[in-house]
Amino acid sequence: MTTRNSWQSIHDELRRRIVDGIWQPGELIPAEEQLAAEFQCARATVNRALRGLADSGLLDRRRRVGSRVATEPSRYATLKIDIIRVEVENRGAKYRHVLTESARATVPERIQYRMNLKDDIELLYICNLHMADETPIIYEERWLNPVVLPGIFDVDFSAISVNEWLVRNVMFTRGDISFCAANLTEREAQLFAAEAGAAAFVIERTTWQAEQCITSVRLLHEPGFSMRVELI
Amino acid sequence: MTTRNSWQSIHDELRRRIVDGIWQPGELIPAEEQLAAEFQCARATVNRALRGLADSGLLDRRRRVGSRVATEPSRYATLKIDIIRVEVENRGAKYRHVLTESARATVPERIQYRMNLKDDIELLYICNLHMADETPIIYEERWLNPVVLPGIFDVDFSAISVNEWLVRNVMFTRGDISFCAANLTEREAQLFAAEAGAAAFVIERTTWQAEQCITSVRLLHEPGFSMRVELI
DNA sequence: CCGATTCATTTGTCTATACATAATTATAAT
DNA sequence: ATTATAATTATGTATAGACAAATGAATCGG
Repeated sequence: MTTRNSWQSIHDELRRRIVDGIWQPGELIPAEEQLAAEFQCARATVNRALRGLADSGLLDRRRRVGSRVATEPSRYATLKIDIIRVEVENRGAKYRHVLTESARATVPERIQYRMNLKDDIELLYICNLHMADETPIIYEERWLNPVVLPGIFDVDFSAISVNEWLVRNVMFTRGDISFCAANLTEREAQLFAAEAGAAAFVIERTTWQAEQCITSVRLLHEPGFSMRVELI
Repeated sequence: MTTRNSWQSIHDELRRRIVDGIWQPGELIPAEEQLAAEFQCARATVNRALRGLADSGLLDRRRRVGSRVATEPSRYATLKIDIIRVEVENRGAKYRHVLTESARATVPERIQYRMNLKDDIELLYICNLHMADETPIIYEERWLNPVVLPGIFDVDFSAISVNEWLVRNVMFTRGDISFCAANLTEREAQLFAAEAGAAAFVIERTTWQAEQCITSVRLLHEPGFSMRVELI
């Protein structure tokens, strides 16, 4: 008898029973009370373990009903959004970025809609080319809202990357990411020394502070780039 | 004084203090005891709230030291991997899939490497075209390992989609996903009634049970497709 | 037979207390 | 001065007991 009645060990044991098929999908597992009796621990401890399993999508729990093994287990992939510099340095390459554009500009309609801007205010438009070991890997096109970012026009973004400055200076309350693919334009292709029309992986990210949009960015990755994520 | 001493409300209030900059990045916030006194609740309740904030990357917590506001808050995007049918039906469209290929075959070297297969065993190779309201949205190319999936050769995959069958019949212990972009081949373009060379969003997923690979799949999305995820 | 009401059951959460664990700080030993 | 040891302290977790909330099942009225 191990008698390690920790919520971790209970979590692992119950998880084992599910993945080994001892408890089939759709099946109702014993109630918290019963499990607490089996593992000789308090109900709260079992609750902690079951909550973990429910969080990872292995169980569906309902009051008065019980916990059943998920029939359609949702799988979640959690991707960590790092600063590009950190990402590059983590894989042992030398990071450098080049500021290719920096200007006040009125936004195109598509961006205005995405950022939910009412007036025709001027935003800061910034483009950067990010490089790993002098090879261009990401072309960044970004719109910044000076209303939420006072003093943004005075920052020297050739020294610090915009993303890094933002992460250190403002905290966003919500945001969304889109992933898609795009054919490189003639001009974009030149940046990567690639063929026009080549398929490139694109991330579009928009972040908000309360109801105000902070920034919207389009990250165009080098053709052939692949983003890998571990599944839980 | 609100006196709503639920872990949720405490979580939200503390989160507010962080995003509003009342507690600056790097700053040590009051200890659990003190917060419990402030909110007039048990320490366990504060602990629950703080744990949530730490999980979402807003706090760094260390024993004997305390909880400090994260200086480089990692942003995590959690994406839910649904069965394609569910995804389609959730956005109110009619789902249908067509089995375009189903054969025993030896794997190409690239796939053999990815699935970590030692011998030249025959796998089941299956291709499906998934449609929403009769419009092709995803072309699925899949390799299945009969060693881990006994009886796989006898399943009628025109009735049930492979993904759905898998999700209901085997549980995987780990997996990985890659996102990338690809130019459509002539043949692929025909499936989507698109131009050859158009950029398409691609998801490649490989799943494992212990050390054995269950399946590896390539999901080629229609040109123009965009996958949207809420940021935490 | 149908709808409204009550009851019972299971999970969700809170409390107070206790001890475990990690890690810094203070103290003692060499 | 340096190293080993002990004290301190904040978080991590376990427990028993209590009540809240959700909801399936039983009951009752018509």
